[in-house]
Amino acid sequence: MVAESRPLRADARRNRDRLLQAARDAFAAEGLSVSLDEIARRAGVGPGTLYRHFPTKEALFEAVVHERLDPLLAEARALRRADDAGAALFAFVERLVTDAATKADLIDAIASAGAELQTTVATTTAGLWEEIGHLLARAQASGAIRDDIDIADLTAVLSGVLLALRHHANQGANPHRTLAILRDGLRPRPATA
Amino acid sequence: MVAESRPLRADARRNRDRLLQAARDAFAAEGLSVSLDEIARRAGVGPGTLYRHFPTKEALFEAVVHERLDPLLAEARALRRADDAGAALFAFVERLVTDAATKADLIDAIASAGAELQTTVATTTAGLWEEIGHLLARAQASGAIRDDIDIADLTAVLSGVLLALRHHANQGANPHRTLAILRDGLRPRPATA
Amino acid sequence: MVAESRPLRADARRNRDRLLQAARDAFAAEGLSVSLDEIARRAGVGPGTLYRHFPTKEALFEAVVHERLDPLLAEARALRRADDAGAALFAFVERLVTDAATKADLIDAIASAGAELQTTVATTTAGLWEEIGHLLARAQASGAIRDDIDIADLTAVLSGVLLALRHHANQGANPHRTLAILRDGLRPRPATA
Amino acid sequence: MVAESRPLRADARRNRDRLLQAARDAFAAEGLSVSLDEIARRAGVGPGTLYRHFPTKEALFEAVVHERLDPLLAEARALRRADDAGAALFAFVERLVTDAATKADLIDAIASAGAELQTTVATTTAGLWEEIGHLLARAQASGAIRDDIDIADLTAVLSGVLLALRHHANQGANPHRTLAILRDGLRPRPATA
DNA sequence: TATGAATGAGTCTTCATTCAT
DNA sequence: GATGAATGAAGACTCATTCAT
Repeated sequence: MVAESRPLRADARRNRDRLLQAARDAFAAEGLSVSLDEIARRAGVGPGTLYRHFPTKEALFEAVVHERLDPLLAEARALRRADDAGAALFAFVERLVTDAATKADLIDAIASAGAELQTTVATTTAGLWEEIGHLLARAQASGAIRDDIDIADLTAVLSGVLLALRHHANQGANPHRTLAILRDGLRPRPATA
Repeated sequence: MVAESRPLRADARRNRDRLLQAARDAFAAEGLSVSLDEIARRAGVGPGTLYRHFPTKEALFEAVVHERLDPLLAEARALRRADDAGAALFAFVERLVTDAATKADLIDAIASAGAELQTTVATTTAGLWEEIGHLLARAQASGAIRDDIDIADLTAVLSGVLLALRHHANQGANPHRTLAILRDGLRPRPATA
Repeated sequence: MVAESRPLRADARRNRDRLLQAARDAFAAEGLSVSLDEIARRAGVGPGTLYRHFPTKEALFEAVVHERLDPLLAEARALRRADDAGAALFAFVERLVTDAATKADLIDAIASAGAELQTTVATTTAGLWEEIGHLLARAQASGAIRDDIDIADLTAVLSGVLLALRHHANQGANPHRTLAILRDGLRPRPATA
Repeated sequence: MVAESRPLRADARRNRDRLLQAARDAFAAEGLSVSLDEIARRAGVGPGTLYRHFPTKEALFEAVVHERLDPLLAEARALRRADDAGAALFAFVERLVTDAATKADLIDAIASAGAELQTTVATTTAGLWEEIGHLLARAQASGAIRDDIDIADLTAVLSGVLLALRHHANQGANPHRTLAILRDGLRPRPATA
């Protein structure tokens, strides 16, 4: 999926990158409904070339998703061994939120993505949630995070917040304040509450 | 918008309801991309009938949105005069969350709704956010809600949580626990934290 | 076709007239492409009523054509017995031209009318041309009109001029001057020319 | 308009020509109401191919009109410098009439063209009428054409005659005789008349 | 291998005609 | 008789995918 059988000729590599870039922008801007012709046009190649690199629309979308998710996945894995489990979880959450605010792109396509193309994309995101699950478990074990929630709950709020930031960023929501709500909500509840 | 100029013939009323029902289900399941022909088919009528009741895809979508939002809007308005402002806000949030979990439908279409249709739908949702803004302001004034967030932030988390519940409900997320995160995150921070 | 089996109830008669009027206006303004629903709406009746009076779109169009052509046909017949055959022809031509300029309506629909509905309408207009043929023959016999043309030629120029006036009336063409060209062109050629 | 930016691939050129041909025939036979699918079918291509070459029905119609009008326009321009102004006008009129009789096609669509498409087509024909206006002015100045008519009048009769010939050609009208009527009608009236 | 033309199923919408009230 | 709702076959246009050059 990631490793190509051959190193690809230089021009082929360049076309592939251009296509990926164009697709990323286009999906981010218009959603899954952009036409492949449009993406090819933006990338400056013919539709046939697009097809050669990505045999279906879904394949292209998946490649874009991977490009976004793989680094995040690596980062989450690295944090598995962090000393302060609570800090690790918050760091990763912060990373996600920052990403969503900055790269502002198809995070939503990932999180929502109509019942259309799912299947493979779902598999991909599942891996991410799994990593987050690890971080959560460790953070809970260390007492940094409330005990009465599980991975499904965290996943829910988290993906929700990401989606929300994507949609509301330009409407005045401040990622850091939004994050603060999430952070405080995740803390263990004071005994007296 | 609710009151029709004339009471509609019995059969027309029935078809309109069927169409609305079919559209609600279809939009919820496949997103805005379902074809009108498909919706008509599911409703057991011809495409022409759909057209007679809703002359545009957007008109149909809007009708569905209204059906969902209007009751919520009314409820929010009623809460404006509640004695306990903090409780009022939480009550409404709970209402929204419950709705999203139960009726499990196009809440997401509302919150996300690709850059595609919008306009009128946007206007409709704007009204809802405005009401929530009122509730938030009063709750903050009463000291029940932290002061360092504004309506944009609340809107962001809230719509995020709704979206999330919609997508993750069948994956084990528990609305009440998710809600708990949000509730605790919104509380004023303890002086010592 | 003209005689109705029964005298029609008063309201039915009124609806029929309204429909005819609305159809005339609509055809004149938009051509054959106006929808029957639109015509019914303009006439202030339901489409079902339109259908009761005119079982097909073609039937409606035909009725409109008749209403226009029948009086002209009668006039042409009356002129058959005129003393001055040349004057009779010119008078009728003038009548046609004036009509086209004044009533400015579906003359063109009649004359052009894409290959669509024809058949019956053609039969109707044929009668008119036949009458004109009589007038031409008599006028030629009397020496008032050049001999080297036949009814087909006259029909051609005449219908052409009608169409033209319809289209160019509001663009500055003066019916009387246009008519003058036709009139002079029809005269016998001076021996010396 | 005639020169393409690039020479078009052989197969594309062939399809484009076939489409134009099919469209010309279809418009001539059925008028603007032929369906694009039908035209594509007749040309032996899919509707998508038609769309690639002519993105709108209007675009296709326009292309057809141009193909017919451009040569005529060129001819008219060439005649501007003719020595005998009267002869030049008659020559052009003859050319038009011959065209209408021989190529027997969408001249009428041009001249009549329901209130439907227009805009661009109108602009195109306007150019033709303008040229004819020049020829008329010069012919009148030279005394070959009666003074009491203007371009609007000529345009009217002329387009009318063209339309008429198109419709009546197969009904026995002889273009040359029809032309004779027009020619004699345009001559200056003898002083004694 | 890249290109861009061709394909054809599918989308939304329209409307003549039929039929329940 | 009138009404207006329902029908369903098109129509114009789009686009993912395939294929000739």
